[in-house]
Amino acid sequence: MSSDSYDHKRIESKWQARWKSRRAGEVDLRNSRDAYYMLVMFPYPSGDRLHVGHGRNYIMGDALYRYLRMRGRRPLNPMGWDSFGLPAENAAIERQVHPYDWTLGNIAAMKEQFLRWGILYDWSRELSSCTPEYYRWNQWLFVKMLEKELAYKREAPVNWCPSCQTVLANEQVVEGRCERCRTEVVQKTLSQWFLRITDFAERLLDNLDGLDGWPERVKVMQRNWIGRSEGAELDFELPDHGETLTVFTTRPDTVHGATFMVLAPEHPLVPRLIADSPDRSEIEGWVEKVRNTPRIQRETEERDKEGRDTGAFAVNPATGDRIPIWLADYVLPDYGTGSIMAVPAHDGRDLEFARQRGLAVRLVYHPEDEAVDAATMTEPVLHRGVIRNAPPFDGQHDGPDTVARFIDWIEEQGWGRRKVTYRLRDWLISRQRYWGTPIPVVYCDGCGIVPVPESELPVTLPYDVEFTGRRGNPLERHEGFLAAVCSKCGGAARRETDTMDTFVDSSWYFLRYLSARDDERIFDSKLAAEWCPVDQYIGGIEHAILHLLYARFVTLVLREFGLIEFEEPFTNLFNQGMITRFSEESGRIEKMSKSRGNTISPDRLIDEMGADTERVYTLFLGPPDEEVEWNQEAVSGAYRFLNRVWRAAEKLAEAPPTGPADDELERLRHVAIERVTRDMEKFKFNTVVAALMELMNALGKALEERTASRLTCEQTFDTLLMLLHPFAPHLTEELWEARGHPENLLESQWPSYDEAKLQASRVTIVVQIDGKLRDRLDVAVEAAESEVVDAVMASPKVEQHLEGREVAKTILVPGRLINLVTRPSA
RNA sequence: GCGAAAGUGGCGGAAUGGCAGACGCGCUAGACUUAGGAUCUAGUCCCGCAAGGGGUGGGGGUUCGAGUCCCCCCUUUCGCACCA
Repeated sequence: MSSDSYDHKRIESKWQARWKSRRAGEVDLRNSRDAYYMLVMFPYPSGDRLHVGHGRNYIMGDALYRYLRMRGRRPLNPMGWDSFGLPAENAAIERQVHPYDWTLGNIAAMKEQFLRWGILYDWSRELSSCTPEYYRWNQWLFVKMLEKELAYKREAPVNWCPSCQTVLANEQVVEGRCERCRTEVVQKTLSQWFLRITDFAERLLDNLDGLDGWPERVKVMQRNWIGRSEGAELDFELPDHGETLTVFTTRPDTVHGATFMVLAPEHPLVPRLIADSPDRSEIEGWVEKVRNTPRIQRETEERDKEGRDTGAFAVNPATGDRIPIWLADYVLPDYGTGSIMAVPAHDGRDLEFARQRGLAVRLVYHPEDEAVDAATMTEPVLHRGVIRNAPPFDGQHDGPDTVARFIDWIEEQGWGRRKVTYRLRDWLISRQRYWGTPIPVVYCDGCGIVPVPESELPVTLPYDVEFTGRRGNPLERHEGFLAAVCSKCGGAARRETDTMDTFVDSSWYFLRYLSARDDERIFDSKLAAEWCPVDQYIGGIEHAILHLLYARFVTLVLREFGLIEFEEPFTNLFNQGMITRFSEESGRIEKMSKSRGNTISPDRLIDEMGADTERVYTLFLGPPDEEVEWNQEAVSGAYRFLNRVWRAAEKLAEAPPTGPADDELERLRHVAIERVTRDMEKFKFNTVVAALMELMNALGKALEERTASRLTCEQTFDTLLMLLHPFAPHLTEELWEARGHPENLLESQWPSYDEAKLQASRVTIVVQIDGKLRDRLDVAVEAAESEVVDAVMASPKVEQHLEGREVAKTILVPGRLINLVTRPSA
């Protein structure tokens, strides 16, 4: 860049060194007056080179932080590292680097990056989830939950690579094959640990209504995920087996149309039902195949419904008919009861299956306007119709009311009961991997599963393990780790080798920041009461469901434990949009990422134009909550703006203007304060930058033309520096200091504006005739209505357009416009 | 299929129901320069010489007045998706 540009390198390193040495972001939590807890989602130190797209939420967070400080708050803005995770273990396997060392190196690099961006955090409470000081409290939490039966162990399927002999995460399964060795992945059943989030389904759902500070779309996604369905459980007798088959349905009012039953192949009753079937071995083979199909494949692929006839029968309680029992893979084992009554006439999936197998179709609802024949229909009747063939309800119409009365009636008949079902499933936290929090239990031959007592926590992860990428979890081959003592009987025991899902780490970290160095307890309840819930959380939309739901769940659990009193962890949530860029590889606009080769390195950008330029441009390039495209050429606009600010300072010092007091510049100063303050509160950073550019343009003009007074220009410039500080902290601090102010900008008071000064003394009134713009008039702001009307009537343009017409009505919006509504002259 | 959000210049995008296109990029012309990828000035929605007319995905409506509110349609993006 040109030597005419300001020396951003010198300025930025100077201020970064000062902030570091003065630990500028630290907060004394004991003084909680005006407590404001803001939180930017802690990052996973992945080892990828950071690019400008990563900076967006941290830069936004820092702008907000600096703004809040200048508004007189003492915001807490901590940062830490979500440092357990799969990439570390992959790096260990591929590059023979220990995950711990690899992670530590990445953290150091990222921390350096935050410094270079000029971002202030309270590093005195930095935490890293892969340290025993942190994960010991994951273990503590787990043991507590085990005590309260909120944690339990059961069989559950996992993705299994037969060649690597290891469990795969969903993201390691690519097109049904192992990401590393391309072997076809199968489903395998292992005994695994779960947390009972389903106990809280209703609270998690109901509380969403009170989260006014959350984006609607996140709440919608969580509602869908929890998936509440109201309906009934119905009992179907199996007379030949002396059993009762219970199904869940949201449409119990269609029970008369249930012409067959379908069970998930995994349903526990299946072996008994097929025991006498001539096709028994074939069916067993098929069930086994379905069982081994990875769940992702079964759920995501568009495929024909596969099924088998068990040869067994159930009795429809409403009709008394014997109806066949089928197995099909479109019925899922872990939703509802894992079995359904099939009503092909009123359900698309059931109809499709019935048509393929030639099963009976029986209509309950008949559309009034069109004749539908059960024997030939190809589309289910889903809309409202008249009920027939359902005796006490004959002639009625469908609707929530009818369904509710139908359920009452069903209960009277003793066929079933009202029931609410959730789609949400318990949280599977077991991971058959090394790099995570060890689950603190031991297996004792005599005592069974025994939790590790609190006094023996943490169960630390051994450092000396071998990474081969084959044959499962390295912890299983570490004798020193495996050998344990049962705390109940004192006998030899074997330690659990599963580690926890990393979402456990992030589900409560916001509480740990408050007590980051406390080795007596998970966190201090008193501090939590004063600082929580988090006032403002900033993070990407990718966490809309899992992380944010788990954090809400754990908050409810901690409340049950009596450690906190609030139910919801995050009062306000802001989702920043991603930064995208055109990718040469795909020819499309995509999220920035290393693999797509469309990244921009912040290092080079900072070298060339400075961190302040990157910050200003990042916040200027579009609405903060929307996805925006990085335009490398447009960055120079931000750079030019900052250079203009620099030159304005030079001009002000070297050749101050000597004009008269300039009311208009003073007015624009107040307008800028008002606009910037209002938009900061709404996170509209892009329009804040625009407002600052406008103020700079006005000031630049005054300085150039030497029209304003020195005092007005200096006041305007100081205001500009204050308003710009959250965006360009280095440059503004430097110029503020050069202007001779003793306090740093960061410690200064945000400027206030005078309502009375926002109004110009003369305003342009827009003159409309019948809603169309015809003229503009310059009038004094305090002009009376009659004066304005007189002035309008005197306008030649108005006269011209009023020819042959007369004014029927006049609408005057003071200070803005006048609209003359006309009609033909009499 | 269900649910949600959004469609504005060459581009990113502004606009408490009140001058559409702020601000920035790009572009055009000029000034200063040995030079310009620096800086400054002016211009830049479309048609038209002008007066004027048209214009915020399409169609309707409410209103003195609609990018903004309501209804229908189209398109795009996102989320969920065999959830009984």
